[in-house]
Amino acid sequence: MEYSPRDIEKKWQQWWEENQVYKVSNNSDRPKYYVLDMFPYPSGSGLHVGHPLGYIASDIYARFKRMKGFNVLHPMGYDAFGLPAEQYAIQTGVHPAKSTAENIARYRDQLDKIGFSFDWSREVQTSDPAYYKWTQWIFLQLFSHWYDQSLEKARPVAELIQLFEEAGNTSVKAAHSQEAIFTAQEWQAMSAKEKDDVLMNYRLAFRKTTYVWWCEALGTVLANDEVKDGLSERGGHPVERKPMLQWSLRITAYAQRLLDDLQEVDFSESMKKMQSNWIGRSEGAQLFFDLEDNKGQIEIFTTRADTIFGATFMVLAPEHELVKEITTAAQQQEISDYLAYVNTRSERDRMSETKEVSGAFTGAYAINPFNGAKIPVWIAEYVLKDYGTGAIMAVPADDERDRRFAEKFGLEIIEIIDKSMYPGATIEDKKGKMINSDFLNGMEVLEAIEAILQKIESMGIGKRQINFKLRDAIYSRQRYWGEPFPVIYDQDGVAHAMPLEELPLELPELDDFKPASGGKAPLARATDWVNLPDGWTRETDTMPGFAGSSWYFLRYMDAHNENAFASREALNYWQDVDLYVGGTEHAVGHLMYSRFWHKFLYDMGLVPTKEPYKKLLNQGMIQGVVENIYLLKEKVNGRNKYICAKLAKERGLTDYVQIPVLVDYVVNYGSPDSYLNIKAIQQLTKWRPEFADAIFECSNGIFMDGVFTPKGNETDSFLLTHSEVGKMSKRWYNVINPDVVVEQYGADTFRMYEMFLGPIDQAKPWDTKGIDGVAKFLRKLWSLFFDASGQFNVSDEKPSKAELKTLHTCIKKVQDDIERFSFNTCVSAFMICVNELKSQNCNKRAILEELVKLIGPFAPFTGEELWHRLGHESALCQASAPVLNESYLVEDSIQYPISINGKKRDLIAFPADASKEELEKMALELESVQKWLEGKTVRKIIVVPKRMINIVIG
RNA sequence: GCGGGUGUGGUGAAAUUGGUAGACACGCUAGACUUAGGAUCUAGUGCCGCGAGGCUUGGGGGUUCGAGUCCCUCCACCCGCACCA
Repeated sequence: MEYSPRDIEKKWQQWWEENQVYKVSNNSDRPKYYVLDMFPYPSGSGLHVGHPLGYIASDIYARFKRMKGFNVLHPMGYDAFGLPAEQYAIQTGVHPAKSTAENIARYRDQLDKIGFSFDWSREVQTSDPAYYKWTQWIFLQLFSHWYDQSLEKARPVAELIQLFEEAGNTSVKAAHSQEAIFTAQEWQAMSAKEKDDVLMNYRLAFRKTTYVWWCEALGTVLANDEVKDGLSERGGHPVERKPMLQWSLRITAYAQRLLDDLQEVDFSESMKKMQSNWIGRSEGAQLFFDLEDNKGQIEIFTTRADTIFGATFMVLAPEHELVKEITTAAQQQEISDYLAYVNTRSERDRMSETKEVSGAFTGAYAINPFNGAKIPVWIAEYVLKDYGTGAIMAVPADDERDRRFAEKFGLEIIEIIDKSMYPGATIEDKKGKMINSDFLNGMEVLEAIEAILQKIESMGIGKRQINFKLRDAIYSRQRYWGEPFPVIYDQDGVAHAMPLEELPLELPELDDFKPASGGKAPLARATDWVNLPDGWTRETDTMPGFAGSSWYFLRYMDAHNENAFASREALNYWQDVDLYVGGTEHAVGHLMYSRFWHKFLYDMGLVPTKEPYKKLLNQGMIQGVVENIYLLKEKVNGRNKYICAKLAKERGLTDYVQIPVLVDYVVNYGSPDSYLNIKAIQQLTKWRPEFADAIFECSNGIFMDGVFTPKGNETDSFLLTHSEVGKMSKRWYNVINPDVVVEQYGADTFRMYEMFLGPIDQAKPWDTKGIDGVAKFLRKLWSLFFDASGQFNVSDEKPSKAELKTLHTCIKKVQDDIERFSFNTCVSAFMICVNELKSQNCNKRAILEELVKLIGPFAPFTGEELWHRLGHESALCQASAPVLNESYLVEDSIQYPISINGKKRDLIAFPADASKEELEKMALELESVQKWLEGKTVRKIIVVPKRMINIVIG
């Protein structure tokens, strides 16, 4: 029988499904292992070859672990709520539920073809009411809890009310945004509405007017991590800062724990760094400066309180509340002009021009609490409303930005740190001796920081404070396709949790998905749904994309439970995710939110572990290639003319056009003399009509003139290009669909090839060129089992030592490499093994059976076929067929290189079991060695068993 | 600017703790077979040199009998953050 992937894939896919081979039980004597993929958002364009990379790796690992005797949970589902489906709905009128269902069906079909061993009985979809019932449920738990900083855990709001009733809020150490303090009596005297307002400042899910990112084009607010470079992450639309009444999650309550517990998890260093930078902890002091004439106080945060004697001015963020109050009549005009200017500037402008300084003087003065100096108060863009208190003391002598500002506006600069003894030291180094600083003079910086902090605290003008960059997560979206808030408002606008037994609160049907007017969500249109008896109303915003994905890994443990998000038994059995595979793009979004939710659930005693993921493996992106071709300024007969990189360089052109192509169409890809194959140009004109009538000129003549008739002698070469690696996306027309590859080569070849491409965590451009090598390998493997006439033919003969050595070298290498997630080297090991067995003409069952077990996780379809041919009833990658635990290498002798002073002289075989001493002795006795050593003195001999022998002379 | 990472043939890449650099595969060259195909097989393939031999892991320096691997320094590229007080 010929190797025909198409037939065997269909057959085994069906068989696996019928026999529920990969269904996993929550009851097992075997140790548990949980392998999780980041579930996909089912987009309209389907999977491209980049998506399965991580899935293949995790599938290999899951299959391998099963064969090593683990009870492996390996589920899959869909992050099904989200913007694209809704945007599509707005354009086409197709209900998001419908398009999402279609996309999911397509994804499922694609996934099945690649042969994953998912337990589909546990599938989750975040848009399924049976699922989002529990998303809503967790939200309500967040709503009804607050964070007690003295116990370092979340507690029910009912207990907080009790504390307030007993002693007001002064003794409560909580994560909060409550400014006013009150006594027990004052609390009692508050109206229900007032009490509710206070409690909102403590709840972990709370509703408050805050400055948020508003995206006009998407008609919704966005969270910090959904904004990149002043543009929305989805769609790349401009965003602006706007105060709006929004739901938020108090993730800041968990900032310290999210930071500390990073030490417990096995994430890459860069991933941990990204998270800790995002959390952005800094130690410093909160300090109050009195304003002149008792006009109040300015609160600032500083990490460098020691520099206070150099504080020659203060700067408030333009949005700071005090600005209006303190601006003097004389400065009124200047300030409002400046505010108007700030208003015209987008977030992008603000970020792109960080070197430019601008600002305006309020006319007010603050008093330096230490020396009574009058300090002018300015406002400036470079101080951010969001960070710290939105106000700083400016120390131009020791801060780059403050210095620029002082220089521009002619403000005083007082040197306060003598760094002369530390040449090259920067401000961050915190080195130098204090000068011009009163009682701090002569101290080292670090000493001074401590001294002034003590002074500040004893004077009662401030205190030590830890500040975090992390902001609370904006949780409202003015969109339709998301989880409705299980919240209702009374006539006074007080938010009430819906009774838990009424969950899920389902999304109402709608046929117009456009945002309603005035920043209102589409749900506002569903008046029947929104308006409740007695003037009560529902929340019309929906939850953001990260809501459903923040806990989905828990649902897989007990996906059909109707009474809890997962049963206690299931949670206790599966505990946490042992291996989580996904891209780095979720470093500060999903991974932070889910860690936060998990910690909250842990505080409630609902999950057994502090952290959701033990180990995180980041797969690199598979990219497309973007080539640059150079556009000539002047047109030729009204047509665009493009020239190759070489010509462009000669003529000094820099004006290039980026075009997407596939690596396959680039000849000599990666080298400086790469050029485009004509096929690529033909593809190009299909994708980009503007190229259709263009003229292309290569360094050796014009190659295309409207029609594809290359001039000159070249047959298939085209433009010299200068390539960059870019993302694979529909927009760039460089997407490769896995179905096409699977159709042509088979799933096993596709899987192995993706692994063979390189280290799993590395980004790489998709390149089909090498896939034939893997296809060839599988045919070779197949041919070990079938004779020339195509008959299945394995022998029961006893394996030879050489055959055993080949096999066991492979077993050892592959098992070690799987455990360190080095899948590309596993594939190489298989190739070596099969090549050797082939040259040994080995068709012995004892060898082949072990080999099939090893290859099974990589090539499950082929593996399964061969496994059954060998006479087994059960599926290959079930726990029933464990791989050999250990390998034993059959070796009689080992070849040792012998060198003199590091220079290799000979290669000689010694017994494999020889000790260091014996090797040394045998080496010296060799005739050739004796000859080289004549008349020389041996200084020492270095013997590295199984590696080399080096004799040092002279 | 700060933080993290990477640099090895024409290409993707291998290389336990420092121990034969370039495994494996693509591509290329030559040949065999052939139903002429993008099939299969064999041999060759880091660079220089006719050769013996010499040179080679981004550049330079160091430690060592021995460095792709460790240390210093410079360069290039990629990723993340970025007026963070």
